[in-house]
Amino acid sequence: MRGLSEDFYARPVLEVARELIGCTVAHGEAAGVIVETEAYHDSEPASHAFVGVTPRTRTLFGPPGRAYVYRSYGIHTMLNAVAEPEGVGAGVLIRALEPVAGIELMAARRGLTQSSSAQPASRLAQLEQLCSGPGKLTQALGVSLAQNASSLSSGPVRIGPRVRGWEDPPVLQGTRIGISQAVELPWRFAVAGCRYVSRPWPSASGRGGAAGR
DNA sequence: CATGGGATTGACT
DNA sequence: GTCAATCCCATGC
Repeated sequence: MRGLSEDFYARPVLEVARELIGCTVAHGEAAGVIVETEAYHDSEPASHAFVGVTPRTRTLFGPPGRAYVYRSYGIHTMLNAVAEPEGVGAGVLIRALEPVAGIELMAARRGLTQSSSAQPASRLAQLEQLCSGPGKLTQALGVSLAQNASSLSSGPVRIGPRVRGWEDPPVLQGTRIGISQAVELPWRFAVAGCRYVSRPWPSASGRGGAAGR
């Protein structure tokens, strides 16, 4: 797959976070469409880059279009796309995917058994939860810390443009999840009503279309 | 060099 | 709803 160019990422991080919705992430034969993202920027305290350039945040301040990969809670691996021009510490956390290729491989990596005798409803539920979280999708894709700072245009992990059927997805915007600072910023994006997202939409503006996961 | 805190998940009450 | 797992790294002495 041809990856998005560096120029795509060299823009305001909120723009990049919104436009990454509907794009495809691939690692080897495993791939999925991005359905949920969050933006982080060095100007706000929830961002790792808030503390400035350190060995950890070097990637975030580096060239756009690279992968920023880090370990969270000692267990989970998180995948971000570095955004904004070099010198600005910004990135987009990929939070959920709709699986599209290499599904058996991804299920195996997640420790799930692909039983063909299971009821269709149960198999669908399993598919919806295969990549429904930032730690889950890196496990399913096989992304590791070794991919930190690698190019998302030409490296092992790639992000390609929106394909047919995803030209103009309905995108909702809300507050980010799992942080304790700058919780009020509406820097989370997700496909409206999508069942592959990490958490049901916090329907603050009424009971919108987003049903449970 | 010691310490503390997570951009989470899954198991359990 | 609660809670532990477990490691990287920023910070402070």
